[in-house]
Amino acid sequence: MQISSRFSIGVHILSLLAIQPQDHHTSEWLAGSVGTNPVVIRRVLGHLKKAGLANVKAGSGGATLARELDDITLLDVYRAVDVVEEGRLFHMHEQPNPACPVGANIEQVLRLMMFKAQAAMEGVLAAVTMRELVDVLAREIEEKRAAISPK
Amino acid sequence: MQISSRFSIGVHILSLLAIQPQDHHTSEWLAGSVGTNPVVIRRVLGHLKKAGLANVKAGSGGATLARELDDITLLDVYRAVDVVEEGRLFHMHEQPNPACPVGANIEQVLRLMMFKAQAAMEGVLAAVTMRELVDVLAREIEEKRAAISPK
DNA sequence: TTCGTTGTGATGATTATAGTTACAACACGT
DNA sequence: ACGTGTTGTAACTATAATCATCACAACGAA
Repeated sequence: MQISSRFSIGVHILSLLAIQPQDHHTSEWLAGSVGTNPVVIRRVLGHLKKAGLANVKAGSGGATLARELDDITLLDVYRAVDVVEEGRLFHMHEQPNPACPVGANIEQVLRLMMFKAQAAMEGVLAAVTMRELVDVLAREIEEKRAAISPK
Repeated sequence: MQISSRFSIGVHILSLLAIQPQDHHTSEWLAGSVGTNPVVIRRVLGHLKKAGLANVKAGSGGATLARELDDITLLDVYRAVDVVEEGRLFHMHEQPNPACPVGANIEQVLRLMMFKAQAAMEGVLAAVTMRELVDVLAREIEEKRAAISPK
C-alpha cells in the first residue's frame, strides 16, 4: 500500500502559496495546478489550517502561508495531512497466539524494528524544510525558463 | 495507510521455522501461532518461497528455511511479500498541471525527497538480519521462562 | 489408494482513497 | 442590505487493497 497523495498535494499547495504570493489562492485556482477537484484541495487545506501551516479565509476566499518556509518541514506536512497514524506505518498482525513462545514475543521485538525503520524515514522528512524544497523548485523553474528563452 | 501485515506475518513465519526446527510446519500449525487462517499463511509462504527464503513441500506438507538466518534481512522479507511496489512508498498525485511552473516541476523535486525517505526506512530493514531478530526473540522467551519458573 | 497437505480461485466484509455534486455559512464590495 | 464568489462539509460513487473464508484440484508419502 502507498502513503496517500494528500501528502504530495499538501506540499504542492504550500509551494504554490510560497512561490506565487501575489495571487488570490482559491481552491479552484490551486486545483488547476494540482490537477484535481477543488473539494480535494479544500480538504487538504483544512488539514494544513488545523496544523497551523496555512490560513484560509472563508467567504472572500484565498489561502496564505501561516508560517515561515524555514519553519515548516516536510514532516510537518506529513503529519498535518494525517496520512499515517503516528507510529503506525507498519501494520502488525493482530492476534499472535500468546500460548506460543514466538507468538507471545514477536510483537514487541518486531515493533521495535518497525519503529526504527519508520523513525528513519520520518527523520529524512524532518530534515527537509519547505524553504529548501521551494528553493530547489524555483531553481528548476528558472533553469527551464532560461533554456527556452535564453537572453 | 499502513504497510500490509503480510510483512509481519512473513517475519513471524520465518521465526517459527528458525526457533522450532523440529516441528512439521504445516500451514495449519503456523496459522495457530500467527492467529490467522491457514490460507493466509500459505499465500505469504508462497511469496517467501518464490523469493527463495523458504522451502514448502506440496503434498506431504511442511515448510523449512531455505537460507541461513544470517543471510536473510528484514528487507528481504519486506520485498518478498510485496507490500510496497519498489520505490513507491509514497503516492504522488498524478496530474500536476504542466502549464503551471510549480505543477511542471514539483514532481521531480518531491520524488527525490520521497525516495530518500523511503531509502532511509529500507536501510534500517536491510541492516537487521533474521539472525539478530531471532536472537533477540529467543532471549525474550528465555527471560520470561526464567521469570516464571526460577531454578 | 487413502489421507493430509499445498496451491489457488472465488467470494465477501471491511476500509481507505479520490473524485464529484450539492448546499449552507460566510465575507466583502457595492 | 444584497449579490457574488468562496469555503467548509456532508453525501454519494467508483475503485482498490486487505484479510478471512470456503472450496477443491493436485500432490506426496505411508
